[in-house]
Amino acid sequence: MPDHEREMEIVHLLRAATVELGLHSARFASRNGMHPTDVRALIALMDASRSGSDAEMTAGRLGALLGLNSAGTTAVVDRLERLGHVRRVRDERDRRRVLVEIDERAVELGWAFFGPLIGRAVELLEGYDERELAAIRGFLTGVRDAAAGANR
Amino acid sequence: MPDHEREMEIVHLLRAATVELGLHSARFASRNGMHPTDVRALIALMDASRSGSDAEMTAGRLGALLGLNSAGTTAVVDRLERLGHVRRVRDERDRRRVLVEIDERAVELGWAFFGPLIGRAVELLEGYDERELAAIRGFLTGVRDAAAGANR
DNA sequence: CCGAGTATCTCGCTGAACGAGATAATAGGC
DNA sequence: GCCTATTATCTCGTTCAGCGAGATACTCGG
Repeated sequence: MPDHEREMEIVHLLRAATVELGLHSARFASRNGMHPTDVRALIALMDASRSGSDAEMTAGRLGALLGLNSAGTTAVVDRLERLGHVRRVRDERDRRRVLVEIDERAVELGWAFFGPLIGRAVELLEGYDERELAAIRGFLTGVRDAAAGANR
Repeated sequence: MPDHEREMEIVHLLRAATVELGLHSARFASRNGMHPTDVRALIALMDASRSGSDAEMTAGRLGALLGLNSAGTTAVVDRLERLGHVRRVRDERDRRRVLVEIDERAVELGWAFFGPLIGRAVELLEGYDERELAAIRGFLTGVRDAAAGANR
């Protein structure tokens, strides 16, 4: 069995990076009177509207993404609505559904906090050539898929 | 301002990977009757004993690493002790302190669950040459430090 | 050997998330 | 066009992680 010292170092780096990113999110949460779950919800909403595929997010879909049951989902949306970060809008086509819309100021709040970190990451990436970027992309894609696929 | 589409794609990949890794940990937690915090505690204990620097972990140090106050720390150690994953050992040199030792079977449990994912990551990394590995290492290091340093 | 300091634990409380079930709206069979 | 099954969300009551305050146990310098 070869010794994987170099590879294991990177695996631990990845874990350390995820831990720090998690703590960074937690700082954003507590600094704005939110819970980690609320931040995850905001990020999910921003993702949905950016990737545009299905720009409108229902309460149910949001809850499923966060792994919450319906009661918990209601509570998250309540908290975010109370802080003015989202609005509940009845879907006129299917009036059973409630669309959750993110407020523009919540998006700005997020950018103000996470922007510098994202900017730093982009800056780092600009220092690499095509082949190096492909390696980073390939590794992250592989890890994401391995973690996502291992749920059986 | 250049358009950073390629770089932003990687930033989002990183975030997606961290989300999936977090969900993977959560699966380990709920499958073993633990809370996410308990898993973080076990990982912190394993890290400490692996990096060896200061192999013995006190209750207080563990709580600080997890960002818990003393009451919460006591509760985490209580839960892990009840499950048999850790032992409390009074430090004979300074009898105010309680050393938290991880049980060998908890380590095995962790390896059984996270081993395949780690193995897959190592496998991915084996497909890259020195320069590509350096790029991955450099990017992860930079992101970790940027996230850790941005707490002011 | 006493008082200040340090490490951990106990108690009572708040609030996130859960399970069960209520409410409201839609869709399809007849 | 109505009635039933289905879907989406919300309400109620409970559990339990984590917090603040303070109690307890131990150490160490003067």
